[in-house]
Amino acid sequence: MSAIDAARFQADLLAWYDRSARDLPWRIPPDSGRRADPYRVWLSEIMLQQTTVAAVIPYFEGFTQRWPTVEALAQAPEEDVLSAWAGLGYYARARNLIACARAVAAAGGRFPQDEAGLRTLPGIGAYTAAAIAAIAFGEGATVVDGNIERVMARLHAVETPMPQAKAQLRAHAAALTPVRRPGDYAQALMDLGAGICRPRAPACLACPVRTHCDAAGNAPERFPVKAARAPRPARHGIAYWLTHEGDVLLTRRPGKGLLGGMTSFPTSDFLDERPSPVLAQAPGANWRILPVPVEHGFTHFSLTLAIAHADISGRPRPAGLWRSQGELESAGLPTLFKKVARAGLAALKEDA
DNA sequence: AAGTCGGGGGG
DNA sequence: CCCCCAGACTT
Repeated sequence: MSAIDAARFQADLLAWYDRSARDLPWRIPPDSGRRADPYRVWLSEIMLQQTTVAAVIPYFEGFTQRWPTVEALAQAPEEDVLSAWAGLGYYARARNLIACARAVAAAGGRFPQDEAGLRTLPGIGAYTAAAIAAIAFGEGATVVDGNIERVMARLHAVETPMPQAKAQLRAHAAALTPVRRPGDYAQALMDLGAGICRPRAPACLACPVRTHCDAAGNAPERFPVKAARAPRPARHGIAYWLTHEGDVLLTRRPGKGLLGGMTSFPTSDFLDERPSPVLAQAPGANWRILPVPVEHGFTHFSLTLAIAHADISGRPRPAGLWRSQGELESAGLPTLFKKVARAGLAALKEDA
């Protein structure tokens, strides 16, 4: 393992960043002398966790327009925030976002300015604490995300497979972290990982730090080395489409676990076996399975969801979250149930 | 250390 | 299809 001249590395990377920084809604232009708003930095970092920049931008714009300050967000009803988050995924982030906003607002509306203080807040882990400390408060924190792990693995041609290599990659990152401009430096590494040191087909010829890199031009895409991934199992379930006088029954899912707290069609559990059509929902109704099942991929399993339809117009209306068909699109449904809504509407329109 | 937790874009 | 993405939290 060859040592890197940290000062030269930082200078090369920051000079490139000064020329080529991405223009992003939550970002202050490099070395502009202005300080980023901690609220906007925090919000962007939570949204960006395991998510692409392109997916986040419209959500970030929507949130900051509707809730311009952490106090405003802290006062918002939880259902409103979850609905605004719908489609972005990893809904525990949204639940923690609310908890964090309320904790910060209760403490006077100011975020802790150091890593350790930030780390105590809900939804802020090692990465996010370091990123906020560096970007919003200028602390020389070592920021390590997936991009930076990849860059470090290539700079040092680390042969240790992930995830065992994580500690080693963090140590490399720490050795290179500057005291000056730590926020720009961290964002420069992320821009480098997103645009140059990409997972596939890295652009070594365009890389501002290729002279420091053990892997440049030498099969860099081999790093970081990863263990084989387990196959994704298939699961199955039923979504219940119950109609009454033209309205459709929705529900709110339990606050924890998969799609926790989100608005949903009533469903069966999601099981390994295709469920026998036990239609416990509204017993006695004339249930039938609509022809087109919904397919949806989660991180660790793929789901096939059959849609069961029944109409109970003229009978008593069960308690629940009833919505007209026209309201389904704006009901704050996560993507899985937006797929159900579209498939159900199409199938029922076919019938009519 | 391993499992849970969304969704979309690109090869 | 598989991969990855500005990861955190639970067990």
